[in-house]
Amino acid sequence: MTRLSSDFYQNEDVSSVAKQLLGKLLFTYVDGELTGGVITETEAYDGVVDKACHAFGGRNTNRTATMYLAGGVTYVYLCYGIHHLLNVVSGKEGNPQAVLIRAIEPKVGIETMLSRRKMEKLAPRITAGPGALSQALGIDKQLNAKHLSANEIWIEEDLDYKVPEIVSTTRIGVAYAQEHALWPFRFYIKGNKFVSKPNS
DNA sequence: TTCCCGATTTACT
DNA sequence: GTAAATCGGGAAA
Repeated sequence: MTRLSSDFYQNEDVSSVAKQLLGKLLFTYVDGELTGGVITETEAYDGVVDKACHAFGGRNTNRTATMYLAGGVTYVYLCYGIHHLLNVVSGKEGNPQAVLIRAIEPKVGIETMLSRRKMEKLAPRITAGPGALSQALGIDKQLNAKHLSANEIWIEEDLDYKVPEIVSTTRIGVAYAQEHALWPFRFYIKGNKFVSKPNS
């Protein structure tokens, strides 16, 4: 298995990184359970110039400091007081870009994911959506600012990798970002069932 | 310290 | 389709 190199993450074209992450394998090893799957949906957050990004305008606080690290670490934060959202920090140190992982297609540890999601049967909603995905993989703030080469969370090249057909569209839940909400920074694998909102 | 609100999900009407 | 859940970050005072 080949984990992605630090060079991959330090590309400063964040939408390119977001697209290239589609089809890669994301794994976590939490509470002694290995879980993982194929990344099917991502969104790019383009640092200080992006109104939808937490670091817009150079905002640098306890929470957002993680995004200023060199690419290749996680940025996990709590949203709506309930859901943990997983991002992959990208770009060079000091440039707060990140890619939100919005959905995966489960491959490994499906029983564990079903149990964590309190589901009996596999269905797309198990990991289609950033909050759902984090719950299935056991991701919470404990996994913030972890290197993606760590033994708790990492991303690999897929052995059966095929270049996916990619759909680009607007991001979800960022209406407050005004005109930047129109940027085509959301990407997903066309036709995949494990995508949070195929139409939009 | 106060107040407002969110990169969502789920359960209802 | 609409609303509730739920808490910590960020801005203002």
